[in-house]
Amino acid sequence: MVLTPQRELIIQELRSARDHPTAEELYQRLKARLPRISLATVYRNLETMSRAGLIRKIEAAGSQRRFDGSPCPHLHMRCVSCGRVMDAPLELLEIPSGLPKEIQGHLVVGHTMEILVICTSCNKGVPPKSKAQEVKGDGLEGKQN
Amino acid sequence: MVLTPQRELIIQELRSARDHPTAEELYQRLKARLPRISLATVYRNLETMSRAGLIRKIEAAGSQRRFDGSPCPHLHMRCVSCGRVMDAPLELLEIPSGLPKEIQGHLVVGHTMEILVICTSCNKGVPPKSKAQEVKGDGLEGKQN
DNA sequence: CTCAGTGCAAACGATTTGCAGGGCC
DNA sequence: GGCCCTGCAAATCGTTTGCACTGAG
Repeated sequence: MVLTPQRELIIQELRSARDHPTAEELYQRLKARLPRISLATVYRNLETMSRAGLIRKIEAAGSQRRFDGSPCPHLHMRCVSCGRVMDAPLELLEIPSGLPKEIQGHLVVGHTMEILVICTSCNKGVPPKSKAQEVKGDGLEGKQN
Repeated sequence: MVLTPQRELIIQELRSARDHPTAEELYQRLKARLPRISLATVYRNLETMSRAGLIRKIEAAGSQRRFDGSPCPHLHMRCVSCGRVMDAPLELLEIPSGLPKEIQGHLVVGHTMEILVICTSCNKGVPPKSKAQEVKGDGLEGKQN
């Protein structure tokens, strides 16, 4: 795989991004530095590079895919209110480790997990014990950003 | 909320479906019994009914949304090869229970989790110890069915 | 009469693809 | 010259919406 300027920029931008941008967000940021880059190129390269293991697609709920500059797996927290995705502290990674190798004949190859949160900025002014408790599996549909 | 024939059928079909169909799949099945039903109605009612707590949207990876006739939460297994979604045995539900109430200031409101498998039918003839081990977070993109 | 619910077609947003260059070994 | 990669525009896919219509209260 050739390291084109576009690819270099994409990795750079993705690695240095503290958040986990969508293709579109990434595209917007890249345009500042490479105005003629196209969204299709961003998509194509995100795909290629995640296939190559250079970056990771974040496979999780939400209507827009997000990407992660770090190739090594770690847990994410998603804000159910604004859709932002953040890295979770490493200690939490070990939580679901007791999975059997096989369940009802189906070969277990892994798992996905995501912690749902209301992030600090969405949580502004909300008293510590409020509603928004019964989210979990609903209310996190398509709202990104 | 009115219990229209369409809604009745949707719940019925969903409750009796062993799998967790997408809106489109459900629509195909419903057409057999109610030929003039429209896909929009299916989508609309799935939305309404999941809001009402009668059914559940499965919020998880994959490009197509799936629905679950059971209103009570439980763990799912997704086949990374064919996209099929199955219920996991209940015992597994307790696995990720040790989440703190708050992480780095973000209020924890829940989590999502999904077990990735290669289902029995996709696994036909594959010797027990094969490749397909390093999937996890890739390869489960858009292939449903 | 009103109003919730419907079917249809069109709109939509995210992603993918076809195609005509362009640059590099 | 062949090939990989790009930009652009158009296509596609899942889902949502606008609208006119219907049927029950």
